[in-house]
Formats: sequence, structure tokens, C-alpha cells
Amino acid sequence: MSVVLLMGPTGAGKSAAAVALATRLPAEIVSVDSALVYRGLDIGTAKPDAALRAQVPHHLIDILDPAQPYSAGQFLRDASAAIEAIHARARIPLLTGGTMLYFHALLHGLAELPEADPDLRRELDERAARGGTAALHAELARVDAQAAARIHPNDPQRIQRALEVFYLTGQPISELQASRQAPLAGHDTVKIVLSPERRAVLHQRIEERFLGMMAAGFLEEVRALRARGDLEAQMPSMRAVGYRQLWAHLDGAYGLEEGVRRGIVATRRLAKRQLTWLRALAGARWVEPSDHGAVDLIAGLVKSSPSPNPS
RNA sequence: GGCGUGGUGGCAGAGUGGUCAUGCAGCGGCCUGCAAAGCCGCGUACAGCGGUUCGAUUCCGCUCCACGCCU
Repeated sequence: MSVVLLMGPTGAGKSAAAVALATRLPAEIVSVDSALVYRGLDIGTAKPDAALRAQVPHHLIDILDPAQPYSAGQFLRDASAAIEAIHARARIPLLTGGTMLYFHALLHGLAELPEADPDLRRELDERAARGGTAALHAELARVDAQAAARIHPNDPQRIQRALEVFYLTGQPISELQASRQAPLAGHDTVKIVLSPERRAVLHQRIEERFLGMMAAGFLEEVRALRARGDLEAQMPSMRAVGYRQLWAHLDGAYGLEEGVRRGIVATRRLAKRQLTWLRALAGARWVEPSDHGAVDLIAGLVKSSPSPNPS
């Protein structure tokens, strides 16, 4: 059974290409996106609208309330279930998105580690605030020297995770991480990267798109999210690009113009990080989005995908 | 035409006769349950040409450019 991976930086035009592809192939779209999972984050995430979603089945969109955290592990379970269901219908799963950790997890697997523990994280956060990140890193070095060596002393997120896993399991994360199994291991995969060759082109698309979102009511969307009263700036959903900056603007941190500017900058940086993953990815076919035959080209690649990809 | 002030990396903006400003932007990279996150790394800039000096972005002269004032 084959699976198609349609990847690319934000703003490259993946969503539109996926829909176009799905209308000419027996395919269903599985979103690989950490922000599209949230209900109510529509404009700022460039979420495919209802009309598009009526046209082609989309999975893993709007599955969560913005107050809830999501995770790569949960994504793996959700995506695996979706892929299986689509295959059961004798259709092709078209995994589309830009959350590269999720693609990576699909391709290489995740070790069996415990889920995040909110209480423990809160406690570690407090200790980091009091004693500093360096102290926690030193603590990690005592219980798991190998992990400490790999994690930079300034990286609070990973230090916290390593400590969390250790306290939850009593075992060093560096040992637990040694084994993992890739969910896509048994499938043929067609990997496609949709991205402009020239960075300047991508930057321009990003800016135009962000401005378009503003014109479409992005600020009002964020305002409405804030008005719920139960969302906070630290939540994963509100840390999404654009939401974070507009939220800070509404907090009075800076003017609207500055918020927009920062939102665009954050989007460019996101694209840059995505491209770093993408460049390191083996066996992908790169496609220029502005080429008129781009969708046909991809459709052709999918149809003629004879090469069972062992990785 | 005269006088004055100023020309610092993509932008902003300090500064010094002999390591490094800095900030923003940009670029490269890392990545195993917060990932649209978190983190690491990267710039012989001192308008040009001469001169003084062991050494000039810093001192002197000329040229060019910008701004202001004057005729």
C-alpha cells in the first residue's frame, strides 16, 4: 500500500496542490500540521475552507480545542489510524503539511516514551525559573550524562523533557530512545517537496499571504480567541506563528503594524526551519510550485511510483 | 560660489590610534510526545584617494555625496 507525502515550507501552496491532486486521484488528504488540528484557528493557519473540504475528505483538521495540547505521539496514532482507514477504502492517503517533526516521526518512528505530564512540567518550570536552566541541565547530567551531552544547556524544552522521562520511568531517555519503529515502514512512499527554488519568491508569498490574512480578519479571529477567557499565550495553539504576535499586540506589547511585521518575520523563520528538515530529507522529489504542470507532474509521480521505498 | 555639519556592515546605531560594540533583519544548522515550538552558530562595515604614524575606521589634506545656512 502506498502513501504520498506532500511536504513543503509554509506558503508554498501545498493545500491547494493537495486538493487539485485529490480530485484526479482516488486520494484523501491527511493534514500533517500542528496548528490545523485546532478548531477556531482558521484564518491564521490558512485552513482549507468548508467548500474545499466538501470536495475532498480531509483528516486531522479541527480535531482539538485550542486549550488542549497536542503532541507528535498523538499525531502518530491519529495519522496511523487515518492511513489505515483510507487504505481500507482502497484509496491513497495524501499526507500534506509542513510540520516536519510529524513527518519525521512517521518516517522514522518515535521511541516508546511516556506522554507529557502537566504537573511534573509545571514543577520543572518553576524550578527552572528559580534555579535557572543551567541547574536543571546539571541535574540531567547527574542522571543521564549521555542526554546531557547531547542537549545544549540553554535548551529548556529538551532538558525538561529528558528530566520528565527520567522521573516518570526511572530510566534515562537516552536509553529509551534507542529503539523505535517507523509507522510508514511497511508502505511504499512517494515523497514530494513543494517549494520555490528561490527564497525571495517564498518570502514574497509569505508576506502577501500574511497581509491577506489580516485583510480577511485575522486580528478579529485572535480577539475572539482571547475573549474566550480560558486561553493563554503559553498554550501551544496560541504560540503558533501569527497568533502569538497578534496576541502580544492585543496585550499592548507593540502596535498593530509591528505585530504584523513580527508575524511575517516569524513565518519566514518557520519556513527556513522547515527547509532545513527538507534539505536533509532523502529521496524526495522537489517541485516548483509556480510551474503550470506542477500538479500533473506530481500526479504522474504518484501513478508511476513503482519503487517500493524501503526506508 | 562661500560657510557649517555629517558620511560606519541590508537597516538602525555606538565607538576607539593597535581583541570583540550592540540591536534588528538575513543566512547555515540541530531536532524522538509543546515542533507554526525550543535551541546553536555565522558579518576583515568603517564614502574615495593621498598623507602622518611602527600601526589608521579613528589624526591631517583633497575629492565625491547628503543635509543646513549664507551670497
